[in-house]
Order: sequence, then structure tokens, then C-alpha cells
Amino acid sequence: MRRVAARTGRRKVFGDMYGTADQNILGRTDLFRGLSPESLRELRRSAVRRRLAPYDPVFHQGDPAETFYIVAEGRLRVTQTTADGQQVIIRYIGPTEVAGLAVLAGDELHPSTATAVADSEVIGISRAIIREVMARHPEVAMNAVSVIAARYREMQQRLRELSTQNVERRIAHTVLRLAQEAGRRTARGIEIAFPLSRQDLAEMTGTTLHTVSRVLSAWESRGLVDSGRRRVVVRRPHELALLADAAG
Amino acid sequence: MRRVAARTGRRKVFGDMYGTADQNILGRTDLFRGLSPESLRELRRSAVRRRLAPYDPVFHQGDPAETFYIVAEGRLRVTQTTADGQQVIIRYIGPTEVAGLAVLAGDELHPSTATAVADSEVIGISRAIIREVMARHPEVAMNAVSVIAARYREMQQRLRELSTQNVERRIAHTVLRLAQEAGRRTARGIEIAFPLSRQDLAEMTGTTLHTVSRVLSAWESRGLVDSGRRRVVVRRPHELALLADAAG
DNA sequence: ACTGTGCTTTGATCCTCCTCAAAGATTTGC
DNA sequence: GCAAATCTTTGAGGAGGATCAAAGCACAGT
Repeated sequence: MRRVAARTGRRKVFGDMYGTADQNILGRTDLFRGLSPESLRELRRSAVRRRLAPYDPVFHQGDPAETFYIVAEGRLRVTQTTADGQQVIIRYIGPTEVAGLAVLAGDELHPSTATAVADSEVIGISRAIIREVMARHPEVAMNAVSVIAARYREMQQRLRELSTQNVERRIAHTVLRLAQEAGRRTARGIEIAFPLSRQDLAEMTGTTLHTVSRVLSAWESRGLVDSGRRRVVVRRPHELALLADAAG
Repeated sequence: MRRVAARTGRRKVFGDMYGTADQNILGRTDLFRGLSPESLRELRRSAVRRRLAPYDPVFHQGDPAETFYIVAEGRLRVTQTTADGQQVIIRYIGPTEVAGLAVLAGDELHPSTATAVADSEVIGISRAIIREVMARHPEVAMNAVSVIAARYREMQQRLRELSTQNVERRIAHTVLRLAQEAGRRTARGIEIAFPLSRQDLAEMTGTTLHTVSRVLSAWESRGLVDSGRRRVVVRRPHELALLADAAG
């Protein structure tokens, strides 16, 4: 069926796409919302900051789930690989978001792999610490419930799309979502602000890079998007949204 | 709507000691694991028991998320309907499991519909109560994290299957999972112990009832399953598992 | 400026699986 | 017990998208 070639990791610098606003990022996360400044400070002391270049791994599928991460800057890609080597992109993760939910749940292993796709900074917090914080601050545990529930809902939506929509609509929805969460306004339209290849879009929508390429080419000739090597700019979000919601 | 005759042999009698039975089932859930007997008793007093016949709705997509449910007996089907009326089955929910996770997360609305598919008994707990219990008992909030995380993982798995596997493998995996979680050992094999139509399987695997019918017919002629009107019996689980894990 | 590597495009062909259609089987309601 | 409703089966045909193949293009490093 859909055969996906293995990626060969190769490091590249994608430039500095992000501002360097680095305040107390922890306090701005959904997970730690409402936590007292003292507790946040304490948390910060036990947290470890890591800098990542594109292609740097954060954790691997199957690793012991010892540490989870808050993204302070940049973007991570979360993937799962099947037994026969096919890859699926679960999600991209941006500033203030959590990577490594399994750690919050106290699971043994990371079910997925997280990799930087841009120069990034993440803040690592150990399982022991977060479990203790949740036990001492129920509001954090309740925040965690909300965070994971939101992911669960997202996943339901994607499942629904994959079950009921044709490839073009799925790609449209996916591109619009990425533009929403990682879009940067430019003269030409909304640019997805991290490198995104045809292969990546294929792994998010359950299709092949060839089909993604054909669809983007068609859109390009209609003036809906402007895309190139690992780059997608949405020129007419509204028209693309119409296409995403059309029957089929 | 049409009703289905009650199944014999699987029913537990609650009768006038059902208060105690409730408490037992609550204590056996992953959500309330570790909660003290007094707290469980308190919880049970504020809980409401509902009996359901097949096709009875528990809550609807879009309803305010006021109450969630623990299934004491029977089985619920959780579905989502798209704008254009297509339905997807998110999950089946059996004894000790939770329906209505949105309530735990404090969301405004139920994102999905839950319906009984067999004679069932559920225990309803209000948002106010559970939120208060989680706030007072962090271990319950942490249990909730684990419960939702487990659902999230399930969803990732289905997404992966839908993205990478052909129809036959997806149906095989789905049937095996259902046999696992709702299987009843019989002389002929493992029977999925609730009514399950071709249409249902199609809505779980992102295909059509026609294709499901053809696949089951093929399996039947190979002796892998034995199926009929809303009934599926797995005769050779091992061979079906091989098929589910084969390439393609 | 040149070269190698990876990314993208496009054509041609094939095949799963969907759609349309209709009949058969099982259950329920009256 | 009969009719109506619901569920299942099967065939024929077609479409969407995968696969195979090859060339074109952009970028990083030298």
C-alpha cells in the first residue's frame, strides 16, 4: 500500500524564524496555569533547558518516559513509526506546548519520537518532579487532564477526516490548521513558519508525497497557495477553507 | 426504535443491594482506583444510576457536558457525526469504563454521542462533583490523566492504522480488538458479545458496509470467522492476527 | 562556480476500494 | 402468519489515488 521511504537525517539550519521573547514560559503554559509564582520558581530550578537544532531528537519511541518537555521556542515534530518502517506524523508542537505526555500519565515508555524541525529551546522536567507537583497541586493535575483531553479531541477530528474525506480535503484541512498554529503573516499570504515538505504533509494526511505534490501544484495554478521546497504559503485562506469544507 | 431482546447469562443482579454494587464498580474503575471507601461511599450517594435499553441515548454530541458516566454493565457506542451527516464510531465502552471524558476536562460540550448497544446500566456523576473530587483528591485527577492518556494512545494507534494499512488489515485489527475487550468464549470461538453490524465495522475502519461484507465473507469461507446478522465470532484468532500483521 | 544530495514535479499504469444496483436473509411489528 | 423494515450479499463498473519511473530543481558545502 502506501510505502514511505525512510528519511535520512541530515542537519540543516533553517534560520532564525522566531523572536527571542523568553519570559517565564512555564507560567504561560496551559499545564502550569494558575500555579503560584513560588511554585513556578521552584519548578524552574529543577527544570533543564535544552537547545536544539533542526533534526535533533528530543526523545525516541520506546525510550523510558523519564522527562517531558515544554517548548520555549521553535517547533518539534512528533512521529510514530510502525513495525514495517512506515512513519506517521502525530503532531507538531510549538511554544508553550507539551511534548511527552506519556510522562504526565506515568507511562513507562514514550510511544512516539519527538524531533526538532527548527532551532528550538525546550525545558525538560522529570517524571518524579511533575508527578510530585501534580500530587501536591491538584490544579496542575486537572490542567493536565484538560491538555490531554484537547489532544484527544484533535485526534478524534483527524480520525474523522481520515475516515470520511478525500485526499484533497484532508490536505486542505491540514494546511489550514498548520497555518493557524504556526502561520506568519507575510505580503504574499500566511506562511507556515517551519520547513514542511511534501513528504511531511503526506505523513500527516495518510497519502503519498506524489499525491501531495499534485494537489499543491493544482492549488498553486489556481492561486490558492504559493509553495516551494519545504515551504508553504497560503495565499487565499478563505478559498482554501471553502475547498476544505466542500463535499467529497 | 427497535429494541433488542435482553441477553441472558451475562447479567448481574443488583436488586436492592445495588448501592453496594455501585460502590464496588466505582472502586474497580481506573478513575477511582485508590480512593478510600468513605470517599467512594460519598461519591456513590451523589451518583445517579440509569438503566438503558439498546438504542437509548446517554448524551448527544453538542449537549452541555454536565454529567459523565461509568458503565456498570452492558455496552455503549460513542460516535461523532460530521457536518454532512457521516458517522464515525470513536469507540465502544464497557463495564468499569468512562463515557463523557469531556466532563472530566471541564469542557463545555460533549464532542460525541453515546448510545447503548445492549441492555446497560450506567452510573452518572455530575461535573461539579467530579471536579470537586479531583481537586480534593489529586490521585483521582492523576488517574484521570492516565485514563485519558490511554484513550489518546488508542487513538494514535487507529490513526496509524488508517494511514498505513489496507482495508482488510484494518478490519482484522478492529475485530481482534473488539474480541479482546468484549469477547465471550463459546464452543465456536470468541464471540463479540454485543450486536455489531457491517455498517458498524465500516464506521470503525473508514470503509463501507459493502467492503466489510465482502471481507467477512472471504474470511468466513476460509474458516477464520463465523458471522451473521449483527454478529461476529472469531474462530481462529491466531490466523486472523497473522493476517492483521501481514504486509499491506 | 561546481557538485552532490535531497526535494519536487509530472507522466503512465495499475489496482483497491467505492458507488450503484438489486436480490436475498433475518427480524420485528401488527 | 404476513408484511414491513432492516441487514447482508454479490455483481458490474468506475474513480481516486498508489506505484513505478524519470527528470528537473534548489540548496549546502567545497
